[in-house]
Amino acid sequence: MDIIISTASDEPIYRQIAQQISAQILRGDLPAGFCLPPIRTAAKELRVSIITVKKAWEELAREGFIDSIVGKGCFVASHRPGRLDSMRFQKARQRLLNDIEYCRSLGLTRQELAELIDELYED
Amino acid sequence: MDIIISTASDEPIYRQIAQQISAQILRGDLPAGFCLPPIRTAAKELRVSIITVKKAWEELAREGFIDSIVGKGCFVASHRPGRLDSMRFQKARQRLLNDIEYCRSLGLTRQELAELIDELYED
Amino acid sequence: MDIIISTASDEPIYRQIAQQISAQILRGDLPAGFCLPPIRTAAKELRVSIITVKKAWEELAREGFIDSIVGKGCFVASHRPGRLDSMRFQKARQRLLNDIEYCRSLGLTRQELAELIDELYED
Amino acid sequence: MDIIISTASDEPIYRQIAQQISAQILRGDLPAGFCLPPIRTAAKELRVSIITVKKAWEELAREGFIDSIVGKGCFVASHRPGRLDSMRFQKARQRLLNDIEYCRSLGLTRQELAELIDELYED
DNA sequence: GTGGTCTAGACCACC
DNA sequence: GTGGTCTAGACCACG
Repeated sequence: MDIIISTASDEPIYRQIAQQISAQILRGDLPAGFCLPPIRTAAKELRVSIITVKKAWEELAREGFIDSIVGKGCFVASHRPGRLDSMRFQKARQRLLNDIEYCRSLGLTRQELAELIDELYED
Repeated sequence: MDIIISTASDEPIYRQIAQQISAQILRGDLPAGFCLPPIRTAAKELRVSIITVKKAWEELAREGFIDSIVGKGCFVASHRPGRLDSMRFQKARQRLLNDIEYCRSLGLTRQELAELIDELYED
Repeated sequence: MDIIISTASDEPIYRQIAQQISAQILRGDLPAGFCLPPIRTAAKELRVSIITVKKAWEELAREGFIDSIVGKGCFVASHRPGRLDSMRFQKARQRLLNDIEYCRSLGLTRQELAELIDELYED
Repeated sequence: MDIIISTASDEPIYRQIAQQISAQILRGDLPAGFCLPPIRTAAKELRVSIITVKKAWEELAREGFIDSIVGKGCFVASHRPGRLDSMRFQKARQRLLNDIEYCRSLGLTRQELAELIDELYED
C-alpha cells in the first residue's frame, strides 16, 4: 500500500488510488496473482471511507487490472506477455495528448517543448 | 472569437474559453489593448450562458491577461517585453508537471518519454 | 421512465434499471439527444435511493449509451448508423451464450432447443 | 467428478458444481443409485472448501436429484420413467425464460432470435 | 472473513 | 437546478 493521497489535488481520491495502483501493476511492482488488501483494511490504512476504496477497486476491475472474487479478495490479473508494456505506453499517450496539443496552441516549438520536458523530468 | 467548445470534455466550459483566449494572447494573436466582446455578445456567439462567459473573463482578469474597466469593456493587458514569453513557458510547465510525474511513475525512461512526445507532437 | 423493478430478482436493482434503459435506447424508443430525468427525480419516481439511480446512470455512461454533463443532465448519446443494431445483437448474443451452452450440457438437441425457444417467445 | 470450476465466473462455485452434476444426472451419465463421493473427498479433488461442496450437495438434494443417507453417503435418486426428461426441459425453460424476454425487449423478432440461437448452438 | 448492494445525507463545482 | 464526490452504517451471499 504505497499510496499518497492529496486532498488538495482536483483529481478525486478514488481515482488517485486507482491510478497509483495501476501504475504499480504496470511497472511490475505488483505481480499477477498478488492479493490486494481487503477494502476495509485499505480504507483504515489510507484514512478514507470504505466506499472510496471500493470505487478505486471497481475502476481497477473495470479496466482489467484486478479480478475481484467475492469472499476471497481482489487479485492482480494476469496478462499475456507484452500486454502490460503496451498498456503502459497507451496510458502515457492518453494522458499526454491533450497537454501536447495545449503546448502547441501556446506556440511552443518542438525544440522548446523537448527542452521543457527534459527540465521537468529531472524534477 | 475563434473558440471551440466541447461539452463532452471534462474540462469545464468557462475554463475552455479562458484557456483558449489566454493562449491567443500568449501567441500574440490578440495584441495589448484589444477589446474583448461584451459578455452578452460573446455568450450569444458561443451559445453558452452569460454566467459562463463571466467566469471565463474573471479567470482571465485574475491571471492578469485582461483588464476589466467598468462601463467600457475588457481589454487585453499590456506586459513589459519578454513577460508574455515567460508566462507561456510557465503555463506549459504547470500543465505538464503532473503528467510527466505520472509517466515517470509508469516507469518510462527519459528516452521513451522523449520519443512518445515526438510522436504526439506530429499529431 | 417506463421501468419495472423486481426486488425478487437476483439481478441488482441498478442493473435492472440500466438494462431496461439501454434496451429502450437500442430499440430506438429513446432517440439520441433525449434528456434522461435527473437522478433525484428518477429516484423518487422509482422509489429507490439516489445512489442506486446514479449507479445505473454511471453504467450507461460507461457503456457509451448516455453522456453525462455536469449541471445540465444526462443525454442519450448519438451513434453512427448501424451501430445500435449491431450492439443489439451483440448484447443478445452475450446473454444467450451461456444458456445455450447449458442447454447443450443438458443434452438438448438443436431441434428440441428451437422448439423450446419458440414456445417461450410466445410467452 | 468431471467438473470444471471457474473462479472468474459470476456464478457461485457451489452452484457451478450443483449445475454440472444435475446436468450429468439429467443426461443419464450418472445412473440412479450412483454414490457420490464423500464431501471431504470431493472438496479435496475439486480444490474447494468442504462447506462449498456441502452447499452443492444440499442444493442437489433440495431439487430431488440426490438422496442423502446419514452415515452411508449421497445417492442419485431414482425417478419414474419420463420424469428426468421433463425435468430436463423444465430446467432449460427456467434458464431461458428471462433471456428470451430480454431479447424481446431488445426488439429482436422471432426470426432474428432463431438465427442467433442457431449460430450460437454451433459454437 | 471477503466483496456486493442499498440506504441516507452532506458538500462541491458547474450552468 | 444539475451531476460528482465523500461520508457512515446496514444487510446479504459466498467461502
